[in-house]
Amino acid sequence: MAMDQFEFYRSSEHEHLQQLSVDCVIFGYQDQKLTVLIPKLDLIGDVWALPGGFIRQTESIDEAALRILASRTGINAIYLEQFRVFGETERSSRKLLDRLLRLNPGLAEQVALSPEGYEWITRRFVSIGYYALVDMRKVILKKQEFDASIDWYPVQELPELILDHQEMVTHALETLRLHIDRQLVGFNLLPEKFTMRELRELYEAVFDRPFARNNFQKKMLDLGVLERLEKKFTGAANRAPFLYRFAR
Amino acid sequence: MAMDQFEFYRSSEHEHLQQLSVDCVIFGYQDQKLTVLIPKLDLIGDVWALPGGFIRQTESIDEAALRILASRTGINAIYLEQFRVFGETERSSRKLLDRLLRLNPGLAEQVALSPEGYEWITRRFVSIGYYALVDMRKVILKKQEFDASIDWYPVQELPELILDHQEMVTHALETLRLHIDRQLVGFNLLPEKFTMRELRELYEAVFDRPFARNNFQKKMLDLGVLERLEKKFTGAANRAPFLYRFAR
DNA sequence: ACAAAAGTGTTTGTGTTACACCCATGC
DNA sequence: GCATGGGTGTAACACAAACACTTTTGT
Repeated sequence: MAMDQFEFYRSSEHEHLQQLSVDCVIFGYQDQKLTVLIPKLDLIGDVWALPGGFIRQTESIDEAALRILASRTGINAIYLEQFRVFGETERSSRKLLDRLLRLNPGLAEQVALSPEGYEWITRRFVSIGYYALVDMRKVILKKQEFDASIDWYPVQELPELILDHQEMVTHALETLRLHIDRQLVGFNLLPEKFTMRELRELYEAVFDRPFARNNFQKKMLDLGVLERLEKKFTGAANRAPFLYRFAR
Repeated sequence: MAMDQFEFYRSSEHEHLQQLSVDCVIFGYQDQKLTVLIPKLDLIGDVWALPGGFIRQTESIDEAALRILASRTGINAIYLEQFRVFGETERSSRKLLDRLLRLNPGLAEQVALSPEGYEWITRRFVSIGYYALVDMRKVILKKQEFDASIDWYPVQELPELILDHQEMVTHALETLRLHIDRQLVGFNLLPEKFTMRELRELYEAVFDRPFARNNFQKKMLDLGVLERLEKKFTGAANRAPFLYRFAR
């Protein structure tokens, strides 16, 4: 988020809402692990921050979140939902920016940071938290202008995030756990066709606990939203599992 | 909310966050009905709006919501929780204000509305929705400067609200229904001591459906948070019910 | 004694958990 | 045949709904 503010400052000051931002917790799933997409800033100081940005005067907050998501992942149609607003008075990037300016001489010139820009950027910000579920295989990661890298991190092994971003991830995960059963939203994390085992392992990753194989299958099938397809022959020395798809 | 914006404009422009507001759905309970506190503006045009306001630079969003709540009800310690952000691009009071200025000649002078103030006030606003649960008996209703009245309306019989405030009430009620069981938050709507019947009737009002008397009692007592007190003798020709209190 | 409403117990059904068993597959 | 993992069935249990009955209170 912090560096996106630079980007913003260079655009028209009134193109966006002021002191209001959007931060996205983008969940992926791979190798039986729930992951979060986190860019690292191209600066000395090891700064990791959730993908975030500002809200244009001409777009709704949902559209802003979608745009931010698409700008990093190339994906547009996706499961995306707000989960909480973070509005403590101390939510400001002033300390962070001061540290970065100290560690990175020439940074102010590099980003054309004027005194007004400094004031603008270091004000208190209220941030709307969104979380998204994406199929990692469909994502084309795009570094933004100030990104050194952008990578998936297991949700239990995140780097040290700025401000209250760690708290945002925790809240997003809580909300995901509450909502995943309601509409079976988890399928957004999986490829179109998947086995029951893959679905179960996803749940185990999300809830960080095991589920009984047979009971899980019964529960999922009883929901009546899964469509059984052909079998998947992997060449392994065991019975071939069915593939499933979510029925609309 | 609309007239609070006037109030704001007359104060320092930078005392509050811009284009960001808080709107409160304040629930009460009386005569077996769930009610919502709604002020009516002292203007020609029949304008009802949820109690709302702005966020001072020096207070958190939660504190802002508490302040707004206290300013109308005199209550400070209360159950209060954000439930959703409303951020469509059309969220602006321009049409509403234009209509009010047409219907109320002299209004602009009355509120000292300058052209800059008009611009400021009719911009798009993002609003954070909070809902509160209060014991109506402890509330001392306070009209604000531009209130013609402030009253409790049954949630099913609300007057026509401005902008998307009706949608806010609907969302708040949904969230209340989801949360009332989690922590038994409903007790905020009742007096300190209450009978099982009163608790049940509250639930029936919130969910707009009947609950079986015996099963409801069993479920509530099994939660282990109710403390049974003395009996309540009403003088009615029937067995006296126990009074209960929520145990910390 | 009676009506009204509170309190409590019993049965039924449903869903969850735990355990067991059979089936398909490739070596 | 056998190891491996998938599919299904059943008993035990907990929870919720439906039904029934008893107790208290004032007239």
